[in-house]
Amino acid sequence: MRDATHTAIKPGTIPLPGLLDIAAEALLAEFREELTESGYADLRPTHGCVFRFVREDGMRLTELATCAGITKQSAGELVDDLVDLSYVERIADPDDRRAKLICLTERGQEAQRIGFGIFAALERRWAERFGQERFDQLRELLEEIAAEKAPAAVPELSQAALAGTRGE
Amino acid sequence: MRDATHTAIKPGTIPLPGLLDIAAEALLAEFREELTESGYADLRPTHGCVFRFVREDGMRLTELATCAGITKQSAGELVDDLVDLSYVERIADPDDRRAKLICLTERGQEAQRIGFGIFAALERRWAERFGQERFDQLRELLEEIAAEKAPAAVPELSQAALAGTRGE
DNA sequence: GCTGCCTTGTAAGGCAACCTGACTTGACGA
DNA sequence: TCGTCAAGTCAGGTTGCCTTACAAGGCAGC
Repeated sequence: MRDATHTAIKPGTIPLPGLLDIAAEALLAEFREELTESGYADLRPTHGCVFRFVREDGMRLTELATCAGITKQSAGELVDDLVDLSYVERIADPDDRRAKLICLTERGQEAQRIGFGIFAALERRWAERFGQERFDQLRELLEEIAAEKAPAAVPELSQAALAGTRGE
Repeated sequence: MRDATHTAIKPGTIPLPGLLDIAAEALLAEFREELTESGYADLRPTHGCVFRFVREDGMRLTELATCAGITKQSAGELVDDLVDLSYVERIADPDDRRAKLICLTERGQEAQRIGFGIFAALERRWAERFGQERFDQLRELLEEIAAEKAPAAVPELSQAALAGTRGE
């Protein structure tokens, strides 16, 4: 009935990227909902790029773009948004008059803290629901994959690569 | 040093949706590359919606859109594309003159077979690299999540829900 | 201390992949 | 046979990116 010449995937099996997307979308939907409830309805998912990577002492646009894996222009647009919403501000870089340091405002720091908190709580809930051990293994495997496939997105790795000498 | 009022996530921890995205993108990039090498460079990732869900005996646009979780209009555009590229055709539905059945052409069937084959091979490679058992657990957990969070995208579930009576 | 090149960031415009709203056409029950 | 509802199409908008082109400031070599 079915011509399985080279097929090794069961019909009805969802390709892995699809499964990953479903999980990511479900998580993100719950995250957004809670973020909105916490009073940050004006933040969109893409703004996460900034909150995820910006350091406490500020970060240049170029570095931010590299970490996030997007162009400087795209990163600049996100920052423009967040400046308008008063989550971040551009401060002149004392070391280089071309550059500006992107820093979180008070409001931005609070949003960041709350956002990370929501993610943490969300993961705990999912871990309870689907099994703590399985969930930990999931995260571990995904982190391994990320380290191999997108090192720039992993703070520890990218900082080590960029700064080199920062002896912890 | 760090104000951990409510923070429970280690600083430096990538939020789970980000990790899932990285894995999905990496997989998809490898998939596209191999698909291109196989001579299907004109297929874009979104076209996958159609190949993934369309049944051998054809499927209406509305149902396709529901499975894929997109609007009829978007689905229609994808189908238009694939018709232009001769991967699918619209056949008048004998049961309803408003409707058309979306069917794969010969070329479309071959592309589907090859595409699924590439996914299967890809997963085998990743499983070898990251550990077969861990990988199986990953897939199992993700399937469980998908069944709960996006039942329409799971062929078995969505067909059961829609057709109800289709014995087997 | 000027010249040429390299970086930092911005401006402008384009594109893919979605969406909403407003239809047309045909099905179908009262 | 009429009103309502479902199938699909048309037009236009939004989001989140991208590329190309550029101005302004750093910086090495002469």
